[in-house]
Amino acid sequence: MKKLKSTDLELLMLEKTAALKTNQWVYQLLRTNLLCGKIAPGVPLTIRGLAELLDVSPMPVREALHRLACEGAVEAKTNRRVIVPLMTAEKFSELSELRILLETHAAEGALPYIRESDIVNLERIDASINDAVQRGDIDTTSLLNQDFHRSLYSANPFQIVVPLVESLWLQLGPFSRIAIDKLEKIYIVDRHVEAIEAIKQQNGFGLRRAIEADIRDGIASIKTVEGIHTYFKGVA
Amino acid sequence: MKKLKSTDLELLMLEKTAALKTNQWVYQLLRTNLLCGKIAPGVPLTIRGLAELLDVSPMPVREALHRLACEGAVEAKTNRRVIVPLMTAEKFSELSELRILLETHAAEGALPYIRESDIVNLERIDASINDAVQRGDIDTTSLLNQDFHRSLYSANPFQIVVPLVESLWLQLGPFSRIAIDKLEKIYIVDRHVEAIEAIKQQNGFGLRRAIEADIRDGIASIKTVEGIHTYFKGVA
DNA sequence: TCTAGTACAATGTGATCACATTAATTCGAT
DNA sequence: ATCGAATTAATGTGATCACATTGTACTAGA
Repeated sequence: MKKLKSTDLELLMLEKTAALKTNQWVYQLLRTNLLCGKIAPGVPLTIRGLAELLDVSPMPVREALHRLACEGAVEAKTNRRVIVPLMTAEKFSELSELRILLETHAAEGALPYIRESDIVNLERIDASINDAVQRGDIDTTSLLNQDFHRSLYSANPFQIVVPLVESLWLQLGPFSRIAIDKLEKIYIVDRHVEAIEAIKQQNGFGLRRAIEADIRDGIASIKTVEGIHTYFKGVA
Repeated sequence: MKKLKSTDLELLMLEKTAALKTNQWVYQLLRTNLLCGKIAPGVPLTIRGLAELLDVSPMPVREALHRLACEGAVEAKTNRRVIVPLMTAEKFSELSELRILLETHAAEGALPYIRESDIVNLERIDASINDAVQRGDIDTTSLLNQDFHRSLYSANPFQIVVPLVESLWLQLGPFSRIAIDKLEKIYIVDRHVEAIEAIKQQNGFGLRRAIEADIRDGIASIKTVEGIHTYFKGVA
């Protein structure tokens, strides 16, 4: 079996605009690829390897990897290897519970601050999501879905929770994506529409319910994926 | 008024053992000082300034500051300044709510995994805390108090929440310390003893109650501190 | 004395190098 | 052929330098 190296990765590239600094570009690129599951667990991520792959100096890569490790997206082993951590059933369960705990809190906390323009924005994002779902564009669907949640919670100007939630998303990594991939084929209910309705009625409890249902739908759909257990640790 | 620079800071030093790598040493040192409130909000933290102060090269400092920024302990402004963020009443309130939300969850999740040796350890830490309180050693009290909570939550081997909680502690920064300073003079109830009792009885609800009370005692005591509002933003 | 413009100093980022540590490979003994 | 030791390659860390950007101080003009 061929040994995997960082330089063998097939990443989806982001264009490096002039406004974006190199370190931000590398970080965003790696982050997006982790969220989309382009980097398999266990593949060693090396500074020099990624630097060569992205054609930048090792310095921005070093910085990005450290930040991603800090956010729990990658794991720095005691030896000199940095890998995408393997998933376990217990970890997945705990991450899901924390998502519900934090995101329902965040949604309710944002509710008093949501203005008409925010609602329009959320509806626009949801329309884009449906668009991407129609096209079967899973990557875009996944990223837009996070945009929806982030936009909602960020309406609260005193919000603290978004960085914590983003860390959970990163740790869940490709699994949200799997969920979304299967979701359209199973569920008809659009929880985002439910959430927007609750917002319009200033119904905090309803909003919590909608967000929780949205997350739980994802969890449930994952369990319906055939051979999902192969994604977890210990099953090669 | 004299302008403040990084090199004017008076930090409490940690000894740099041989086992500890330089970057870890710098990070731990800065982290401890932030938690103990040795670095006032608004003081500009510069890479070169801290490097000179600690007599290391700028590289480990750069790394440590990036990590602390990632954890929300310091804030990288759009211009080139890195500062300890100012506290606001709303931010303090939200941080406290999140502490309760996450830590009660973490405590209950850890309960099934707590063994006899863990209980002994917790009692040992609590004894040390009482010791430090007697001595009036606020720094040690503050750090040991976090040890108590961290040890409790870490009993769960599938625990995800500790890094998130540590981020909250860092953002609360010196305020937990203020709370502890005043706490002994106001409250007699030792919530840690209550928590340990609940653990011994495998009483999940009681444990949640004890943890929540512990946190709320701290919050309440802060509000009794005379002139506490001067610590918040907008009041010089 | 106050303001604006310019020159100077300081800062973060990125690049490159040296070094100690660790992983990977090779070679030899059984 | 297999296992183990020694050699070689690769990696992360720390240090130093160059550069563009930004903050600060000084000076000149009113």
